[in-house]
Amino acid sequence: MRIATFNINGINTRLANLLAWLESARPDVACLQELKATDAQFPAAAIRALGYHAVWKGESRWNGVAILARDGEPVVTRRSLPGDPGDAQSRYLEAAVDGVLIASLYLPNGNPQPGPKFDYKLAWMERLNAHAADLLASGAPVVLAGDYNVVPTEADIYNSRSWKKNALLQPESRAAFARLVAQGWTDALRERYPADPPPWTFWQYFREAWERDAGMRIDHLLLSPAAAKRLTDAGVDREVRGRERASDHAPTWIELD
DNA sequence: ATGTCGAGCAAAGCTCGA
Repeated sequence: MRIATFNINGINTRLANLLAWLESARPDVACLQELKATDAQFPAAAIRALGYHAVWKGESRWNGVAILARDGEPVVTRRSLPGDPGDAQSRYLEAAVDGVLIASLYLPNGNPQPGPKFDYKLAWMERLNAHAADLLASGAPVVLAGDYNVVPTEADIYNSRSWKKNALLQPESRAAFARLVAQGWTDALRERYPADPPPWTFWQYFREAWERDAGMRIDHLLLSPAAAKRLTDAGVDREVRGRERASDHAPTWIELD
């Protein structure tokens, strides 16, 4: 069972890229982030035509997450992250697919830092950690997949010199992510690629980052113990980042037995 | 400090978010 996560950065703007990748990679499940589309604008028919059922949570202009699955309609278990009923941003969707509980999450970017956006990021991470602990306690196979907007360690970026003040690298962001993993989650890409550097998942549009391979690892799949023991492979579909009108992220995936 | 990309608004270039 192949489960992928892909920050598409505008599902309608980059629909051709998404469809081409789905057709060639054929993941069983695809978690998408940054749809930048309302529920009504979601291209359900084009995705269905490729054989994928989908559930989604849109928003006008920003954010938006989805879960696609080949075997049947994902069974939605949550459409928002618990802990703040006033949070209207579409950043969390959770569903069961073939006995695996899967979350598609889009963690707040948090820039500029410091400021209210960074405060929101850290508060969101606390809510995620609380909910993740509940999921872990269930004993179920769980995959928390998405754009975490966190570079976990100095080994997860080409060079942090020009990124020191960025919210993705702050000690608070890294500490919250480390606390999450320490609950008992397996960082699948790190498990598969323990040597430095790991594969990058994101290359910013600025300053020819892709051409220079100036990337970082911010898209993660965290596995509960019941899922981790089934992990057989993981990787990044790096070539997708080099295509015309590409997202600034590449699809990142795991294979479960 | 800067840089790129794309959408919205509204009619062209600015603003926003990333």
